[in-house]
Amino acid sequence: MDTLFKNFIDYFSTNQQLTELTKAEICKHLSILNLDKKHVLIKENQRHDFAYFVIKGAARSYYLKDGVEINTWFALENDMLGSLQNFQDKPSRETMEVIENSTLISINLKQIKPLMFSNIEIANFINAIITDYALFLEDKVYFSQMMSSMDRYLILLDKEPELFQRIPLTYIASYIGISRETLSRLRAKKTL
Amino acid sequence: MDTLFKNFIDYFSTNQQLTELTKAEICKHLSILNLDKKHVLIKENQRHDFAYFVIKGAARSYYLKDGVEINTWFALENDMLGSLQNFQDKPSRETMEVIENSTLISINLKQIKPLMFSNIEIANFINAIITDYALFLEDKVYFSQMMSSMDRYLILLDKEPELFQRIPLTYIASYIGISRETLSRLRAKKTL
DNA sequence: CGAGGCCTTGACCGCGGTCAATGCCCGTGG
DNA sequence: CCACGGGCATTGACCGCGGTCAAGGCCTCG
Repeated sequence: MDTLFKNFIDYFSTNQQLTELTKAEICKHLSILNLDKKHVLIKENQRHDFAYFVIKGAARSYYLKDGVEINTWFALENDMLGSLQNFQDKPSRETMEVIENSTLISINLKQIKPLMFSNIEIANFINAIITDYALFLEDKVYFSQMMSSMDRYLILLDKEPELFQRIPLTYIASYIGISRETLSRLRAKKTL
Repeated sequence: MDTLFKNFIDYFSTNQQLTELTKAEICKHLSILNLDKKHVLIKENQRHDFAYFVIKGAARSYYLKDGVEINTWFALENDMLGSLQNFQDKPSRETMEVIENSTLISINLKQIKPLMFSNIEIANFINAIITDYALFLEDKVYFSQMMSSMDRYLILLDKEPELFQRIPLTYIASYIGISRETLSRLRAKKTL
């Protein structure tokens, strides 16, 4: 098995031991992609059969609000990127694109999904990914209501300092839920 | 099998056929509760082994922000109520309480969860519930960023008119993400 | 009849959005 | 090697949405 695939599989199988047979089965539906910055992976309002896992590089997910990009997620190394809507065979609400030259694993959802109903390990593997996502969304909702914009900035800075090295502040601002200008002012105020 | 249990099971098994054996297995970990208004089901910051499904009545989930209740979910008939954090064996961030005299199914998470790894139908049954929840959260995030407060009010009014008959506006306001007073003003403006 | 719960309305004000100008860094081409 | 342009961040001026505080109205229930 490709050692890169192994990383991905291990990452979402901390709650169960996968047999070699199952791992091999999953690998059949994975492949490696090398993509340049600005390559678009998933387009808004389109059905799409793949999700991705970042080996090296970075990607983002965003949608348009009145012509302005609102970023909803930045995937760095060992992060998943994909649309649950796509997994449900519905069109993605978001556009996803690579923002650094990157190496990704692509996961063929169309092929893997039916295996949930015949292979219990795969069912729980997928379940782990979805549960992870639900917990991420719960946090997102909670923090966006509970915290002031300054708090959200400071928490992100604390938990994901790498983002600030690699992602333009313009993108990060909309991720936190504020305008570019407001983020700039928060940063100025903080260092007083 | 109790016909009330059947409703619950059917509700989350539209994507697969469950054998009678599995249904019976699930039922072993369900029970019926009749509770009065104001009964607290789950307390903030506590571990808890149960999730709930509303047969008849209503319940809500909320947390405190600076001493003010922020409502995050209203469960009416055929809705789930519970904490994914609890399912992960962590303390719930939210308090959940019954707000009408209600009949609920309680689901013993501690007992059902391990079955995911031995019974594939149960794995997919639970997966359906979690996926449902993730999609709900996705919508919540999307609408809270994408829509103005007026839009959020109108959409909720359109999609869940029953809430407005059964839930105090004070609760609904924080669910939409605005103060009681602002909701009041939106309603006044709308009927001009 | 009085008290408490809930909703509404008014006055005030601060956070953060928009628009516009400026600064800074860096890559490209003359 | 320098000049120009584009991408990104910052700063200032302005203002509107929605939060807070406070008062008042209207049910319902004991």
